[in-house]
Amino acid sequence: MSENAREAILEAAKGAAQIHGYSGINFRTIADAVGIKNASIYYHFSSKADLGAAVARRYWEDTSSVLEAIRGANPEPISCLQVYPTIFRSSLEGGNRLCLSSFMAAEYQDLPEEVKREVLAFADINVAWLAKVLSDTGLAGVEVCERRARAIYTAVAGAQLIARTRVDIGLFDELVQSYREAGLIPT
Amino acid sequence: MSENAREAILEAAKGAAQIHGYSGINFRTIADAVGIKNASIYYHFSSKADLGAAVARRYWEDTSSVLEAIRGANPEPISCLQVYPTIFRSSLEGGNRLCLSSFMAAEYQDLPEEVKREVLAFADINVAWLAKVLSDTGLAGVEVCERRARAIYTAVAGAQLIARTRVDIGLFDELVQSYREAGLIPT
DNA sequence: ACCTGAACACCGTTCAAGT
DNA sequence: ACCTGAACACCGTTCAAGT
Repeated sequence: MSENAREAILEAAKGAAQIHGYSGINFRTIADAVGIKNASIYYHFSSKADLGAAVARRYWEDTSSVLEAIRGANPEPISCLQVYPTIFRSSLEGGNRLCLSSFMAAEYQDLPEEVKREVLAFADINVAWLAKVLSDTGLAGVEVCERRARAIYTAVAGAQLIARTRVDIGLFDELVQSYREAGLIPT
Repeated sequence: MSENAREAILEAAKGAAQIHGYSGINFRTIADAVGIKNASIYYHFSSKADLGAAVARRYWEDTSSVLEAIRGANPEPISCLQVYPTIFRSSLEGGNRLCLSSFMAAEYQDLPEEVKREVLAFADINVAWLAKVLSDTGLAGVEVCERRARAIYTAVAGAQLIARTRVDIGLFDELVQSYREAGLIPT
């Protein structure tokens, strides 16, 4: 149970954060789920900020791996753009969850500094990946790709947020499709 | 102070919600700002949910008025689309605030039912207005305008969220400009 | 009609104490 | 090394009591 407790705490905190955001991470609820007392969490994490930062860090690291895998499996950059929104889509599945870092972006002003850093890291790796993929299409220069990458990331994150309020994955798909039809996401 | 207290509570709650979201509405802090005790708020509002719903309702009502004014001042629908993002932009000004209902959308799952209703109403009046304006351009049919309206609203709301995390209004402007260049927002 | 103090359960955090 | 009970301040809410 030693290294397992830390792991179980992280998992429980991630689940709570995906549904309720950072402020929804409740030490007593997590302790119950793990089978320890809430004070025991402080043996593994020095504070709620520390736990929140660990959750967010692991989240963007996992996303980074997924992005690399997508690129490895899709030599065609256009195919990468086709697949990209599924990352946000899959967050919506299974309990209408929200992409962790997008969610925390809403609470941003109230987040501890160390959590903010990890949230920004998530956005950064997404934009960098998109810019690279766009650049590989050869459709535009690096400068333009950077700008477009930010626009795509922002629009898709917004789609996830809005679709969540309607509890409607179909709405997410429709919004992404509209982005494509409008020309925001190259096809 | 009778009717003024209710008004002062609403104003203070709106300010808190714009910065911290629904969960950031703190009865003791609001009471201090108004100059009463926190228990006194319950004389004017039956619960935090009631106060939150009143704040959100007034917010979308005000937005609805602004939208009507924009249409009244701009006979050209394209001009309306030019002005539209400034609603979200002005929320970012003065303390990096977030459009109230967009913000609450992030906390959506945890909101009381009566607050949820008002948050959805905000999105609805925005989409309806955009669909009407798009339809008036004569560029597409009603069906397509509905879809495009949802896409524009979602993308602009997302831009506000992301720009907020970077404390950078210039980023908001850049994102909106990218949407225009990509063809998402007609120009 | 409008406000208040005192009390409640809930939450992050600390700390001395247990094995 | 890992966990616990008890206590702290903070928050939404209630309620009997004040003017």
